[in-house]
Amino acid sequence: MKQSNSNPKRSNNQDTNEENTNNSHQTNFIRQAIDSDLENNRFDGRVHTRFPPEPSGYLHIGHAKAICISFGIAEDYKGLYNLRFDDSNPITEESEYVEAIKRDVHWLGFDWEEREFYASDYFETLYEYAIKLIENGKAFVCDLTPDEMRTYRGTLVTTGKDSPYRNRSIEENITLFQGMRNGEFPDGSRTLRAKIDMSSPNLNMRDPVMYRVLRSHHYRHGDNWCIYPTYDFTHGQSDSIEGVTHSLCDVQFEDHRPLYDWFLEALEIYRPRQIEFARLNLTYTVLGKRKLKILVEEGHVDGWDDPRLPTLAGMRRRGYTPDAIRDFCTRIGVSKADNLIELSQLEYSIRNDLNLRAPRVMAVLNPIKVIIDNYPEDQVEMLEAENNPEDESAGSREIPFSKEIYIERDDFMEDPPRKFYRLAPGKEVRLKHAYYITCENVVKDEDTGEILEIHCTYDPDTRGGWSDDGRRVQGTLHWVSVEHAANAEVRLYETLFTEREPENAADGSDWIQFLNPDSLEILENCKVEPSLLDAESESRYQFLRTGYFCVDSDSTAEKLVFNRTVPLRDSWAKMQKK
RNA sequence: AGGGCGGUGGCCAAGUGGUAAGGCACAGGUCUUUGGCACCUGCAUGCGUAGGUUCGAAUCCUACCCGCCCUGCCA
Repeated sequence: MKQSNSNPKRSNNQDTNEENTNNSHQTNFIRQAIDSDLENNRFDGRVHTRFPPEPSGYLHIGHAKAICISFGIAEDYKGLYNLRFDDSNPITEESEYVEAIKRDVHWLGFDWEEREFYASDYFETLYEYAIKLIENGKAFVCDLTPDEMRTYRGTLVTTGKDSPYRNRSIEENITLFQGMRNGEFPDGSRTLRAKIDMSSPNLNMRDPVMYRVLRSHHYRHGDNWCIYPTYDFTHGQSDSIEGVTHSLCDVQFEDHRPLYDWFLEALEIYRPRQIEFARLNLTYTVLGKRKLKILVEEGHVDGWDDPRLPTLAGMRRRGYTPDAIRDFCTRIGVSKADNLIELSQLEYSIRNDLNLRAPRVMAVLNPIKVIIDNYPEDQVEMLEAENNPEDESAGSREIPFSKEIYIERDDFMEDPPRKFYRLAPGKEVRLKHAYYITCENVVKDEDTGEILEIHCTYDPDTRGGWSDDGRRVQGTLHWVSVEHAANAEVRLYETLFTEREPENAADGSDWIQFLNPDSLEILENCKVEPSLLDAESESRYQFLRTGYFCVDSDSTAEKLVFNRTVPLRDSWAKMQKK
C-alpha cells in the first residue's frame, strides 16, 4: 500500500545538512575580540553580556539580531547574560512594554534567570556617582537654556564655547545639584554637565548633560525623582555595576564610547569593553522604534502584533518560529558594514524550519466543486494520509473522501497551456492520498460563463493514489470533501511596503506613502479538512502545495482563522512569468 | 567642512602577506503521490579607485573616491 519508502539517498545527506545549519561556531570580529581578551585574561576569563532595551516599544527582528549576538555569545562561551531595562527616560517608558519585551525574549528561547535589572534601580547610586564627579571638579550645574546650550555647543566644524556656569565652586555645584533633586527648580531650567572639552571634535565630549530636571511619573519609581540621568550617564555605569565584560551595541554608539570610558575612568570604577556592530536592515519593511510606533498608533496596522509587522510579536502571530529567527540571525552574520538583508533570506529560514516540523494538511483556498459521477452516492471512505514526509515519527491520519469534493480553482483550466500538470477537460490527475480522476465536462453559469462545477470520473483501482498498471499522471492535487469540509478564513500577507527600501526610495520623501495597499488579503470562503477543527492557536501547518499557515488568535471553533506565514516556493508561478 | 566607522559577486559574509570559504538569490538538471523538500551543476582572473613595497597583496604603504553616523536636557 504505502509505497516502499521514497528516496534512500535522503538519509545520507545528514552530514552536509548538519554543516550548513550549524553555523554557531562561525567566527566574527566580536568573537575574535573576546578570544583575545580571554587570552590576555582581561576580565579574569569571564564573559558576561547584556541586552539593554528601553521599554518604549516592542522588540523587532533587529532586536532579535542584537539579542542573538549578546546572549548567543554568552551562551557559547559559557558565560552569563543580563536583561536590563534602560529606563532613564520616564516620558516614553511603560510597564506594558517591559512585559512584552520579557515575553518576546523568552519566546526567542533565552533565559536570563534572576539577572533581570533596571537601570532606574541604580538611580541612587548614579546620584552618588554624580556627586563624586562634582567633588572632583569634573561636573557642574549649568543654567543654560536648551537653545543657549545648542549655541554654545558649536557645530560639526566649529568648536564650542565654555558655559558661563562652568567654573562654579564645588560647594555651589553641590548645593545646586541637591536643589535640583529636591525640586527647587523648574523643569529644564538646569542641568548637571560633565566638564570635559568644549573643543572636542566629538560632540559627545562637549560637556555632555548628565542630569536633567524633569517632573514626569516614572512607571517604576513613581514621583520619587524629578531629575533623571541621561543615557550616557546611565549606560556605562549600569554595565559596570553589573560586572558586564562585553557591552555589545549598535555602531551608532561608537561616538559615545570615549564618553562611556571617560565616565568610568573618572569614577574609578570597573570598566567593561564596549564593542559595536551594524544594525539590521531588511528589505520591504522598516525597523526602528519610532517608525513602528507610528504604524501602530496611526492605525496603519492592527496593533504591535499585526502579522505584517517585523515585531517579534507580529512574527509570532504570523507563524514564525524562534528557531527560524535564530537561524536567520546566525546566517546573516555580524560585521560593522551597513547592510540590507533580502527578505528571501528570512523566508528561507522559516521554510527550512517549518518543512521539518509542520504537519501537512489539505486546505482549499479558492474552492470549486468537483463531482465524481461514477462514485457511489452516499459512500464515504477514510483514507490514510502521512502527516509529514520529512518526519516519519509524525505518523498519519485519516481523511474522509466522498462523491463531491473541492479543489483549488487555479488547479483547473478549460484551455490549459503546455506543461499545465493539473486538471483540464479529458486530463487525468491524482488526488493526493486518494484516486486518479479524469475530467469529463464542466457546468457553467449560462449568463456569466463562470464555471460552477467540474464533472469527473475516478478509477477505483487507484485507491491511495497508485495505479498497478504503471500508468503515470502528470499532477497531484489537494482536495477536501464537501460534506466534511470545515469553513475557514485565511489571511494572506504581502510585504507591508511596496518599496525595497521604503526609507530611501524617492529621496527625502515620506516613507509612509509606500505602504502596500495589498499587504492583507482575506479569503473568507476557504475549505479545510476536518482534522483542523481542533487546531490550537499558534499551531503551524503546511497547507499542501500552497504554503505554511498558522492558527490565528482570532480563530474559534465556529470560524477557523489562519495566517499565511509564507507561501511555498512556486516554480510553476515563476515559469508562467516568463 | 571637523570627528568616528565602513566599502569582497544581485544580497549577506569569511579571509589577518602564499594565490578569493560558506549562505541567500538566480540559472540549468536529477528525483518526486506537494510544480514543495532533497540532491547535482553553474555563478568574482578579482576584493571602491590609482599608484607603490614584495618572489608573491583583498591583506602592508601612499593618495584619492564613495557610503553611513554625530550639532536631543532621546536611547
